[in-house]
Amino acid sequence: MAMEWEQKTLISELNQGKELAKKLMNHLNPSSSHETRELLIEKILSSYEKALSMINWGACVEEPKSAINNLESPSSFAITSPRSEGYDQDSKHKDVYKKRKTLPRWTEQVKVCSGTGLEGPLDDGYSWRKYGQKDILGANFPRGYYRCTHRHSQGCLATKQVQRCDEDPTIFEVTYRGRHTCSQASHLNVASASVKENKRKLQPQQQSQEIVFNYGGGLKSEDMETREDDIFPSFSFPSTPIGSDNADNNIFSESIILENNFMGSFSPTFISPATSESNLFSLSPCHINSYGLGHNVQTSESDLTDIISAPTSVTNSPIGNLDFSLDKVDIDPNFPFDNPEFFS
DNA sequence: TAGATTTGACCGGT
DNA sequence: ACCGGTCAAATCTA
Repeated sequence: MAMEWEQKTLISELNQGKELAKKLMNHLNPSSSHETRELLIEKILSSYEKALSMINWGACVEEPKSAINNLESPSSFAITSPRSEGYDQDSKHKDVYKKRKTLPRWTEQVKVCSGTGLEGPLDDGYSWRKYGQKDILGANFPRGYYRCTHRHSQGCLATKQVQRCDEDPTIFEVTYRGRHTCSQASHLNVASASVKENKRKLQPQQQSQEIVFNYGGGLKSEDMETREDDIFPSFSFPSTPIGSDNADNNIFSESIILENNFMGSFSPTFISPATSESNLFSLSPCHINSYGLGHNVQTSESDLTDIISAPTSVTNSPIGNLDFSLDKVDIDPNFPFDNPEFFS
């Protein structure tokens, strides 16, 4: 069975990460070279990235099931704001829109540093199709509505709303709803294609983008109850950095990787206990290292316990933040990786 | 010409 | 009635 194979691979990756971490520990003495340590860190990250991406794909596949489960459980059927999202004319539509109601929602703020001529949020690596725009009461700028390009071909229900901030027009607040269930095999291609696309539209030197990610902060209280279904957006780790073959695009491409890391690679398993006051953090792609991870992660305190400090866990990597001993943690081959509850 | 965007109409919740 | 979200016909674009 494919699932079993994935579990084995996953466990193998995690164990490999563990072994590499042990090695790294042995190299923490001054006599070891910095290069060796960096290499080990790189390998560890790679291992965890692979494992996480596997988990994410699994979670992605699980989504429809868990959404249905939510429907079956009245108590957990406290929805995100119940809006009209379709017609009740036939049951097929009903199901679709009921499901959509249970979709997770999170907000991200994207800051365009010096983007003159930037007329919208930059690509997050997925292909979106705009289906509407609305003037919102009290907002100076209209809100754009996007859905996954593969909605009809693959039934992907992921949508996003893009709202330019009143106070700072260089900041776009992007509210994502639903994870991608489509297999954007062209995900990377799309990303690089969109980079090219933007490059055509924009002046390359102006492609600077700061991402302020707000996972959960944008969730309204009623959304919190759907968090149990709030796994992660689908994501596949690129084996090589996007656009690495194109020096011109490095900054921009890395910002995409960065964002993807946010969107897809964190797991509550590795959530840093660090909490944040604003539950916001910002990164500038200008400070992304060769792993596509930010260095200048800013986190602050918060008393919201279930706010996820995603980038902390990713960017600081589990290595620095592991609050448990690797030696004590053994991965149980019987661990129910296929149980969505674990990831809630 | 196919796919994306625009935009006014429409729908359901409040 | 108002508002946010979505639909879908018209239009644009590569």
